[in-house]
Amino acid sequence: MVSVSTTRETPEDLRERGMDIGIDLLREGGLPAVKARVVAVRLGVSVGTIYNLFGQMDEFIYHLNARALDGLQDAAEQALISAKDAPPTEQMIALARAYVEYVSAHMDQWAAVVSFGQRGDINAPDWYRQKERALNGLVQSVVSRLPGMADREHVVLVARALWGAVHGIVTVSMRRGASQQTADVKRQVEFMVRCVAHGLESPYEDLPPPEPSL
Amino acid sequence: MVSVSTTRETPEDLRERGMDIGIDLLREGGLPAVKARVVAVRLGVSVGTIYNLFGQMDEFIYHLNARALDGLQDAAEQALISAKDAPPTEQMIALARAYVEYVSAHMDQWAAVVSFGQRGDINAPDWYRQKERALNGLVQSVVSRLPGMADREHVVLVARALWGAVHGIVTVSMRRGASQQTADVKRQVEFMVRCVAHGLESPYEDLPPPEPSL
DNA sequence: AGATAAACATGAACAATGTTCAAGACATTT
DNA sequence: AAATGTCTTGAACATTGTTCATGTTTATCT
Repeated sequence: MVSVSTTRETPEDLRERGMDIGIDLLREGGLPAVKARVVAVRLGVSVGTIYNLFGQMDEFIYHLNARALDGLQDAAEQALISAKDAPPTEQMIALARAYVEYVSAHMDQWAAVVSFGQRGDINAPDWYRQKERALNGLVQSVVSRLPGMADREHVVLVARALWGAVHGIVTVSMRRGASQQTADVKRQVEFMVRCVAHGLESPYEDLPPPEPSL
Repeated sequence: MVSVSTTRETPEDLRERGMDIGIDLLREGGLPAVKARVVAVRLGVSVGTIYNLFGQMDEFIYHLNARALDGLQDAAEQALISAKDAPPTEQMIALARAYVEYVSAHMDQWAAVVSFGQRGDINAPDWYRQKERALNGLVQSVVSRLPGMADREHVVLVARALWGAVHGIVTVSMRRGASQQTADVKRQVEFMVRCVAHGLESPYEDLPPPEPSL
């Protein structure tokens, strides 16, 4: 070819640009738009190279999703730093708010994260699970400061419930497409978190906190 | 051929058996296992016939998912009938419990419902949306009896939040595969619902119920 | 009964997509 | 310059959704 002695782009740079392209594709058409050949063309490279760079397509997607997880992790940590002197409940709310804001601002990416997490056919690689656990840990660290958190089991269960609830509210509202609904969602999430926090700090006789069954 | 004058199976029966097969496939390998050719073979019929019977494959999946929605609707209605004399909060909890039980007992089918609902690329047919709305309506009818439900807007928002939260807790816990966790999940869900119900009936100054933003 | 029409079934063929791999191009070292 | 290892290429394969011209069955009419 021509190739005027311009040193070939390093695989690392290719990977980086490839992932940028992947994110673009997610934005343009969601998960089904992320195709090996399309990424190859946009990257100015052949199909095979995509597989050299990323292995299976699944792995490529996991790399894209990892970016979303990283972004959320950053946003969450920032929120916690800003709220580090607030009472635990407010920290929890700051965390939830960060979640809603981040997801609203990156809906397409988050939809991919959720969709792929849902697929039972392929299991996530360990380095990816690790990132999920990091997020989970962040939630647990806040939950552990809430009132009435006796042992670690409680923390795990309450963290899972809160995370699930926030996640669910956001997911359900996301299917309505509207992005200016963010305010509504934030209000719903905040309300729910406050309710649960309040329920934890004043355990009525008819309101037993969830205990592990075994 | 042989075909000893045994009248050909009617399309309706074929459709019915086809859907049974589809559900089997969901159980065996989730959504990716539901393939036109596999259904055709098991149905003792050619590929083309599948398309005669069900149109696009998407539609076939929606029919399968509709069965799950119908089942959940039935279970929910049953639960509400059994709890029709209980206070609203208990009705809400009965509803949530029915959700958890049904989903736990039909995880593979429910995973398909969730996955497909998540896909933004194809939108559900109207008759399917209708079923979703029916379920939503059931939730709203219970929520509307909770304390502090001023106008319809409130009901819609609170219903969405509660449904989302329950859905989220179940979804997040479902990825852990374990089915004997059902007890834990039920406890978490019940706790959350009680917290929210309690938060609604005693609105503190720092606990404003979610109001529509516009 | 025989002819005609409507409904249905068939399966070969097409298109899109993930994936592989033998052959070649490039860079670096000797 | 030769050798060697690394990366790229693109043709080819496998799978799967989808279509459609053709044949077969069933129902209807005369």
